[in-house]
Amino acid sequence: MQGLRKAGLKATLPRMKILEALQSSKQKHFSAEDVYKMLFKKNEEIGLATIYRVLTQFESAGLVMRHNFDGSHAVFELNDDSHHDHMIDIDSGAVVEFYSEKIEELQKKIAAEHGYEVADHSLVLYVRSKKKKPK
Amino acid sequence: MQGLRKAGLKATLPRMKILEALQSSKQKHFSAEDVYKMLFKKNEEIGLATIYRVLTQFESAGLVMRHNFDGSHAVFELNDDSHHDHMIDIDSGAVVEFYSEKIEELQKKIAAEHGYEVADHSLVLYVRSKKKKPK
DNA sequence: ATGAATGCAAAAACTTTGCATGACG
DNA sequence: CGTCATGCAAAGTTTTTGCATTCAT
Repeated sequence: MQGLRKAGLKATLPRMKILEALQSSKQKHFSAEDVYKMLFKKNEEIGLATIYRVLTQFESAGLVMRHNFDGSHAVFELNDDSHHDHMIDIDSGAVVEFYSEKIEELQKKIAAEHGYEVADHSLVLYVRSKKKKPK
Repeated sequence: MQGLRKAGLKATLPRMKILEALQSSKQKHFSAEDVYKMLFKKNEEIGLATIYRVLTQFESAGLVMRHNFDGSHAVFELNDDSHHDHMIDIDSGAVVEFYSEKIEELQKKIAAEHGYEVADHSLVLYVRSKKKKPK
């Protein structure tokens, strides 16, 4: 509601519902369809096209971040202004967030060595639990 | 040709043409359509569906690696068995490869701290040249 | 000869867009 | 009230798939 105005977006019902859905869910990463279904269950039927449009606007406004973990579909996450990378459990699909100052530094250093500066980066670890599954 | 047999793939004309195209190009990263057009120019018209099928088989066989730099389409690169990550110049689209032992180590360490082991990872730096563009 | 590979066109999955209607400021 | 947002359906992209035909061994 206020976040929307601050972001320069008119406070419409769909936008408020979507933002609230993102904020109130225990989940942190959502595909457009996740959001759609989530709202659908609450009997807030918002067209999928609107979800896409709104999420894209939220992204431009810096309210959410878009990730492409697997290339087949985008996932969105609220932008809490604390940068972090992701670790995805390839068996369960669970997503763990992490942050490493050292890796960030190394990235800058390596880019600099090539005459570049880092504008953005994407780091995803595909991991497997170390605990052996009981046979 | 021999690489194909070793990979357990029948040496068909389309597969040979595609492999050769990948090997003989100065370019290192190709979308399926890049490969299609490349062959088309050489008057080797291979159906796009076949390109996709073959590249996927090559990936399974370990001959190529698939990347999803931007989420909108996949790119393939010959697998030279030397792991590296990528840096993409957001202005020119140029792709630079790099490798950092330290970053690799840190990734393993961080995963381990969460009870995981790294099965794979994807690191892409989106960079911008440090040289100021003359106004 | 025979099982696999190809080509084509159709389908699928995800996302964007055009346009008429409705809502916000 | 004028403008911008929404919904719906249609179109766009990229990738996959079914099926008849052709190819490799």
